[in-house]
Order: sequence, then C-alpha cells, then structure tokens
Amino acid sequence: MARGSFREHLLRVREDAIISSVNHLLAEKGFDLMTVDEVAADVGIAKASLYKHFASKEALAAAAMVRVLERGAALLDELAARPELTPLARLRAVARWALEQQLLGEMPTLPSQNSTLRAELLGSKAYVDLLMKSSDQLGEWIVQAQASGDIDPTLPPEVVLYTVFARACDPVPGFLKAGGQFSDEQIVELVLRSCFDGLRARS
Amino acid sequence: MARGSFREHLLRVREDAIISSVNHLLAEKGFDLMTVDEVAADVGIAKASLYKHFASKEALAAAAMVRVLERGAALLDELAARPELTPLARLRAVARWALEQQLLGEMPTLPSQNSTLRAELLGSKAYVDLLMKSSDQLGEWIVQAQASGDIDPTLPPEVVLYTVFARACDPVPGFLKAGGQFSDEQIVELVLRSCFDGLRARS
DNA sequence: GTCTATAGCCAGATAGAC
DNA sequence: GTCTATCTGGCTATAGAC
Repeated sequence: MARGSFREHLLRVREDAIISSVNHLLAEKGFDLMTVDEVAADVGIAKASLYKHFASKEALAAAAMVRVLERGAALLDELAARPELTPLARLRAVARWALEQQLLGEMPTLPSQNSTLRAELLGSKAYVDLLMKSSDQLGEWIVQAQASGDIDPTLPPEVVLYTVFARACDPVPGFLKAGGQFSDEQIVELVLRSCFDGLRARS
Repeated sequence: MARGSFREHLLRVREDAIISSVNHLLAEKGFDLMTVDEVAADVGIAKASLYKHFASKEALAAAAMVRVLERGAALLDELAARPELTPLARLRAVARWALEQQLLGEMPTLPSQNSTLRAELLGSKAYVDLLMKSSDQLGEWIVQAQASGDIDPTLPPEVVLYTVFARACDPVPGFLKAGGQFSDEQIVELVLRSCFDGLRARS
C-alpha cells in the first residue's frame, strides 16, 4: 500500500469515528441539543480539529445521515438478493431494521423544521441520491406487494412508503422501553404488528 | 363584576393570547427553535413582560402543553357522553383529532430529549394529572374494545394507547401534505386507515 | 492536522425607570 | 405590568502557534 493511500486510510478511519460519535449523539439528543464541543470531547480531539474535517455542524449531521442511508441501502441490496422473500417480507424487514436501529441508539433524529439543516441535506448529492434510490426500490416492492394482494391496494403507495420510513422516528418504541416491561425484541415485534396488521382485530 | 375579577379577566385573556402564540410557534418550529423574542413579537409585547407572566421558556411551553391536554380532555368528555359510539369509534375519534390538530398547526411538538423541559412538565401537577386522567379514560376504552373484539386483543393495551397518542407527532401527514396531492381530509383518512387497519390487506 | 485561546453572536433572563 | 437596555452564558466558528 502506498504511503499516500495509507494516510488516506487513517483519515477515513478518523472521519468514521467522528461520524459514529455524531450518529450516537444525534440519536441521543437530536441536532439542536447536540453541541460540537460534545462531539469533539466524545471523539477525543479538539474542536478546531473537527472543523478541519467538516465545515460546519450541519455538515457533520449530513455526514451521519448519509452513512445511515448507506447502511439502509446496503440492507435493501441484501434483501433484493434474496428471491425467497416476498415484497411484503422485504418491507417488513426494512421497518424492522429502522426500529432496531432506533432502539440501539443508532438512528439519528433530525428536526425536520431546521431550515439550515434541510438546505445542507438537500444540497448533498450523496444524500439526495441515496434517498431517491431507496425510495425507488421500496416503491417497487410496495407496488408488487399491492399487486399480489399482500399490501392494501387501496392505500396510495406514498402512504405505505412514508409509513415505513416513519418507523425510524416512531416514539412508541421509546415509550414502551421506558415502561420497562418488554424486551427490545418484543417491542420491535409489537410495533411491527401494530403497523402492518393495524390496531383493529383481524377476523 | 368586581374590579378585581375584571382585572383578572384581562390578565387571563392576555395569558391566553400568549399561550396561543406559543402553541402555534411550538407547532411550527418546535421548542428548541422557538425563541422567546419571537413569542414576544408575536403577542405584541416586550420580552420582559412575558417573564412577568411565565418564569421561563420551559414554563411557556408547559402552559401550552397543558392547554392542549385540556382540549383533549374536553374531547374525551364529549365522546364519553355519546353512548351510541363504540369504544373503537371513540379511539378513532381521538386519533383523528390529533391528526387534525397537527395539520392545522395547532399541535405543539416537544423534543422528548430535552431534560429541562421534561422536568418542567413532570413538575406541573396540571400536566401530569391531565395526562393520567386522559390515559385512564383511553385505557378503559381500549380494554372494552378488546373485549368486544374490535381491537386486537393480543396487543398489550399500552401499545394501543401509545400508538393513538403518537398520531399527535406522526410525520406522515406532513410528508403527504408536502406532496400536495391530497387534501387535509384525505390525509387524515388515509393515516387513520393505515393506523387502525394496518398496511396489510384485509381479506 | 492538532492544539489553545478567543472572537462573534445569539438567546434566555433581568434591572430599573415609568 | 409594561417598557428599553443590558447582562450573562453558551455555542459556532476561527486565528495562529506548533
């Protein structure tokens, strides 16, 4: 390995550590309450050094979001490569992953109202591309699941798509975890059931 | 009416105007992005005057939350007084109300992670009492709806309760509204259906 | 690229006159 | 109780030495 690429490797490892810290802090406190000082302390470097890697707090958050989307996209690829799974099973697996990540404290939560942050995200080609690619893949499965009669065909596909996405910031798992009477696995199972099967009894 | 009570009336009217502003700003921007200066400007008084009515920004938010809970409790009372409604219909009406309030920009959203705010809310007897009273009423209807076979009896009642509560901060209505191809009424209907009937098709 | 130190700003809260 | 003016602290971001 050439010296240059070795240094690049070290750089990427460090930036990955930064993004991991940001990811956890975003999941724990959200964007507004997360401070750059905390990130620096968590990574173990000086704040000024952070700004050599990322231009702003928004850029930090955007990087964390891109990494989450990359991991989500990787999951979609895995699921797409398993022909034994029905489209419905794939959608369920995606929702399950979002819930699991959230319970593990690995799902960053962003305030959708912060306009500077929105601008940064929408200005990031990596973010927008990943989001579109994932939406397209999910949309395909949704249409297929509706055609086969597994997903309610009278629901507009967007409703199904957003409902799956929304599991990433569903407050119900947090409430149930705070209650303390269910394991994480049980919580995931219960929320998945309430989402896909609904609150109403099935005859 | 005595002069004292007239002054008290004026005071309450003013405080109600303050709480209305806070309510809208909380719904629009959330707690962290809402500034006390904005509240003062919106009400049309000086910031220092605000602090004569409420001791802190957290107290402002708590007052807004209490008023929302009061309105919710009033709805519960109305629903309880209509014997023709099934428990399921009542639960649906509550979820519908939460969605409608949210689409109208009347549902304040709080960051559940902000500890100073949590402390203020949990320290407010009015807030805690209303929350408990409402939860009890809803819990009663849930148990009844499960007994009659309308709500899935295999779901723990807490899951149903939290799922209904969560409609107040569901991001799906906002996404659908941003999409621009559904009316508010259609959005409420679609989200209600996905919540109660689930994404999966019903045979 | 890393650090210490600090600039600059903004928001929550208060002082004090009226 | 209302106002103007100000204090205070914390946060983002940067300067400049090494």
